[in-house]
Amino acid sequence: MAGVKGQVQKRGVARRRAMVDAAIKLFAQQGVRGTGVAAIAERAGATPSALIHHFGSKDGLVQAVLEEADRRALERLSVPPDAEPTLDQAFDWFVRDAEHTAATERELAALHTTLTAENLEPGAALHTWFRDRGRALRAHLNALFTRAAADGSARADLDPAVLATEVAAFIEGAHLLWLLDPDEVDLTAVHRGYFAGLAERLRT
Amino acid sequence: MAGVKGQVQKRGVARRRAMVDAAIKLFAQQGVRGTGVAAIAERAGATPSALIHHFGSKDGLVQAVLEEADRRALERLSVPPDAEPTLDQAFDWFVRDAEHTAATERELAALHTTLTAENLEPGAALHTWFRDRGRALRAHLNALFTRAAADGSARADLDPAVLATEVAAFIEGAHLLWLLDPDEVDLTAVHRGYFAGLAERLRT
DNA sequence: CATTTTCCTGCATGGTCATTCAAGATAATG
DNA sequence: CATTATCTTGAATGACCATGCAGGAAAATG
Repeated sequence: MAGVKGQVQKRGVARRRAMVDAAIKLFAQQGVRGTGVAAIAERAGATPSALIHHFGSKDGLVQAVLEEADRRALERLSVPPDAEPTLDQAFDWFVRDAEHTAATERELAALHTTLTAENLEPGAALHTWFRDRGRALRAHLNALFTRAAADGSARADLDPAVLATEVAAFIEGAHLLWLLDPDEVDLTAVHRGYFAGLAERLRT
Repeated sequence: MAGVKGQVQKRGVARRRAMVDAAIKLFAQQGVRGTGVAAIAERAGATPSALIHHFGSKDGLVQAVLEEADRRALERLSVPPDAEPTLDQAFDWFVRDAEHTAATERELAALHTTLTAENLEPGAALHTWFRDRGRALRAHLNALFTRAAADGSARADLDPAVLATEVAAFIEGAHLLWLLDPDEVDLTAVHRGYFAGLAERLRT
């Protein structure tokens, strides 16, 4: 495995990035199981052995892909993770995020959905990773709704935990439907409609 | 392939059903790509050769699994496919369906979600099947909302197509979240919450 | 320039995969 | 009972899979 001690050569860095890029694309399209290291290496202009050399194993590459995907997702957030936005701000952000995804980041969304579905079962290698990520998102939403109920900007007779799950479910499902049928599913429009309705419902 | 001409023997019928049952369970857990014919055959108490004999190929088995899953899904519907329920009836049915799924049919839900995600890409073998199934559901919902708007039982200023996509997205996403984390996601509760809110929103 | 580290390749290995085939076992038919 | 169709198996095939290894190319270091 490279980079443990000694120097990092720029050629190696470029190759690794090329491999991760190739892996992201192929994993998103065919899943981890459906993608062989040979295909990834070829797309990156290298051999399977070179790939193993850089990442130790296929699992090592998967780990690197996950970290890179996280990095990209955070980068796009452009908002401190400990911010406390209002309901309207948060809803607006979800709609904008959907817009951005629909316009330029189909790949990352497909990676997320494909790998999530590949790891539904508790025994799966990345099950905990995706399960905990879902929990974190719901906890975040739960805090948002709890805050809004406390400061009076939303009605307080709805269970914030159920509400959080509902929102998370909608977002996840909307992305899935859009990935499956982008010609007939307008990711942005459905987000706009849903969050407008939700805002209305919470105001009542 | 069996059954083309001549008689069907009951032993063969039983074996085929055992194989389809085994395949449903394993496909639901690990996807089609992640499941080998050997594993399916073993779980059905047979050999890979016997499986190929009955279904011609792995793809043939997948087709049989899809048809059987359809059969089971329709069977549980217990409602004529051309019925024209009211909004409240339809919403109630969705909640009951979620209840039933959570209680006794996790497997079928997992099969649906796993195979859908495995066939997001247009090139995938079953892409069209799942895409068209999604379209049919949305068309069904669209008709429901259009009817409700026309007869005055729901407000008419919302796009029924967007609404239909929203509902489909929620249902799909809720199932996905529940499959990933059944301990923390209450499929029934989130359905109840969502459809109660939706009914309220449409009444306004 | 010599040495050391990093990078990469060609080749080999053992594993799993779906599928084929020949042949035997079981059941139905006349 | 004999024939015919159905069912099932065991062994073999070729394709792909992830990974290991030995040696060589490229780059950095002294």
